[in-house]
Amino acid sequence: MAITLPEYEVARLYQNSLVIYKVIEFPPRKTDRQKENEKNLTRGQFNGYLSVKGKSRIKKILSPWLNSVIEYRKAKAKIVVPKRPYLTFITLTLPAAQKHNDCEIKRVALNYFLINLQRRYNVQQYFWICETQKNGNLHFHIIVDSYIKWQSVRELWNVSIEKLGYVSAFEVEHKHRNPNSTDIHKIQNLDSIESYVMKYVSKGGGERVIRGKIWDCSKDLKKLKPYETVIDTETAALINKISHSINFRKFEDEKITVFSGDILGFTSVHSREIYRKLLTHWSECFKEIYLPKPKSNQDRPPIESEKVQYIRSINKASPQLEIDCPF
DNA sequence: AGGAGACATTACGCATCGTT
DNA sequence: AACGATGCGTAATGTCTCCT
Repeated sequence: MAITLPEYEVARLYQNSLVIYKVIEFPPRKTDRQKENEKNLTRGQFNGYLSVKGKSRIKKILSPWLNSVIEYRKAKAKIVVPKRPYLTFITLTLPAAQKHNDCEIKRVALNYFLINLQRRYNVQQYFWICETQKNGNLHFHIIVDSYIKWQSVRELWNVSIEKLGYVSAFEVEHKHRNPNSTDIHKIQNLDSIESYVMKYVSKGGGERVIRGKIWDCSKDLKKLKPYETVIDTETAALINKISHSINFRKFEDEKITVFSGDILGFTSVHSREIYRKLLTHWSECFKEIYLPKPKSNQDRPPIESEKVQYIRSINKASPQLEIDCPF
């Protein structure tokens, strides 16, 4: 007599892709096979490049953050927050040949740079990722949520790297101390912020392995999760429409189905209800990171995905809150 | 083009000092 | 206040397997 285990399909919605996968709940039990597998674990050795999992994790974080800020700005600021975020994309380079190891660059220069972005320019949330240039130098892509003048960024970064002597090294060759070591621009009016950013994140190989962490971000961002929903009638209807549209590319194997294309735009036209839920999720993400934190010891509960809510509802039916306007 | 889970190591985030 | 320094806590990181 077979036991039926809770099994259901989940849809995850990004701005530019929709992922469908199956969730099977089973009791946590370590098989002998699993124990054997664990012998092969590398125990925290960094291999020097961005793994598939890392890339996936980055998308899970950046998608809700960037989209929530963009939607917030579009919505004429109904939510009152102390800081009105403004997305900025910064690139940092070393103006002379790298003489220190990667960890030292990050610990001394990048760390100083990030701390001072927060202190001087009211940066609250940030994300960074590093890669190597053709010349072997490490360089960084950073996203922050403040407007900062390019001169200020350059000045701050040059101070940061001079702690390791890179401005002086530059001066020897170029006879001045103001290297153009940074690039900065606003993130705006892009069809897909996700594609744009993930392009930087996953530009492939790199010239050499990188020591230490490849990427990181502010603490709050790590709490964010993309919108997920158990596939109900409504979601199934949307998926059906998407699968019949010529505007999406489809990838499918036995475990997963992925549709790539303008999911957000399509949903806004073909399923107002799911569109609303998606925006609501992003607005919750927004509040989570930009509303002042409660002072007391009681932490606010983490955002619950629909998946979690669904699992709860199996045990206990609970009324759903209707939110009037997400942003 | 997935997710979860196994987990030791340690790089990095950031709160909190101390100093000016 | 502003900023440098420090120390502690946290989570990123690798690979592999199963998907009851």
